[in-house]
Amino acid sequence: MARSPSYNRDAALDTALDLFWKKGYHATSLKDLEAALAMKPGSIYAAFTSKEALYLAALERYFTRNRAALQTLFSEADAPLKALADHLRATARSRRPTAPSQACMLVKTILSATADDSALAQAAQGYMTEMSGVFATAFDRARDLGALPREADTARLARRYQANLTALRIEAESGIDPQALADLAEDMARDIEALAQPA
Amino acid sequence: MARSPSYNRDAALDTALDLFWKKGYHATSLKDLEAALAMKPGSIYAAFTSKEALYLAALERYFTRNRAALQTLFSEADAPLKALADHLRATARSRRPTAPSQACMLVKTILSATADDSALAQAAQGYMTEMSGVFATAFDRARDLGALPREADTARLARRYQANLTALRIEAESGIDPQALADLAEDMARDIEALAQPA
DNA sequence: TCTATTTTTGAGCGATCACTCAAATGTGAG
DNA sequence: CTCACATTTGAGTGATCGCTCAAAAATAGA
Repeated sequence: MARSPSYNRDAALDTALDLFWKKGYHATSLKDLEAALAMKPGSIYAAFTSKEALYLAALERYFTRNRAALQTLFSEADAPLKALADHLRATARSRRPTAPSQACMLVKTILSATADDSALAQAAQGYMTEMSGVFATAFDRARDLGALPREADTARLARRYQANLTALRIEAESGIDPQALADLAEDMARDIEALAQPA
Repeated sequence: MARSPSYNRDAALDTALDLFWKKGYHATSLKDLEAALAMKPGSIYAAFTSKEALYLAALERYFTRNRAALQTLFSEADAPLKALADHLRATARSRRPTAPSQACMLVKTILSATADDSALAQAAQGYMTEMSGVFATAFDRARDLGALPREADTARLARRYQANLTALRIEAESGIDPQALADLAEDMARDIEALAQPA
């Protein structure tokens, strides 16, 4: 006894995510979203409350997806350190031209948020901390498997790893020479692998 | 035989730089600039042509100032590697609350530029490359002084250094725990110092 | 002082911003 | 088929966007 929504919420969020990731919060207008989502303003507001709320929903989606992918990648690996190192190499190699941006959307959000959008920055910071936890868990596994010393500070290693990954993706975004990018990733990856102690 | 400008161009550019650095290009409005520069729109346009041109002028100022500071820092150091390492430590320690942002304005520019502002991204990318050259020169000096092997790839070391510095400043911007930030910088700094070979 | 030249002023341009809401439309239960 | 109710529509809100320009004000040489 009522009309059902004609749009697919997940698909709409995916589309909004792509647009926000590519253009950023301030440079993305409602007109842009209307065109991309094929929805009129009234429908967008009925479904997502506000531009800010839509951004937050898209950001959460981005985070959830990335965390799941990395958790799988690291939890299924026999050698966590190798998996961490290879993820850096793969990041440098990918260069997906279809992706909205090479840079991390969380980082883009933090760097472009102003005092008026502090909610966006806070959300992104929280997600960054959670991602750091994922890396820490991978280092924990490496330690439990004997690849790292018992006293290894895995949270600290995780922050270093996250810093490397962040920087790598920024370099990828700024049009660096592919070989230089690969070299950079290789340097970072070797540092991770050099932590390993014989089993 | 003519009226002379009532504003100080350098001071106005400094003010615009602070505002743009803090809020970013898209979130800074002409109204904001009018208030900060204490200039009416007509004067701003007479002096700086457009919002985009003003941003470019401010960005060049940012770059020129930073390059000069780092060139001095590294060229006057007896031990370039130590100077490079200490600069990372100092960056983590500073945390200047008055600064518009902890993050690098060049990086913020690259990450927030859209297809419409590609001129801004291009300029920032060029400046990043030049900064990398400054770091490479410092590594060159270290090599010439015998602190690095003759065959050291100083350009590659410079890119790694720049990546570290970029990531460090982003972490600083995202409100990380000060001790964790210091630890991160220390890890990076130690890696630089570990490159040194006995003289 | 007069005048040529430059700078400053600020109202206001058309466009676009995020957003609203009353009316139109579609739909499933009865 | 009817109708209660959810969804969609899109013209339109006031505010703000980047920017213009004719007029007013200020200055330095004649």
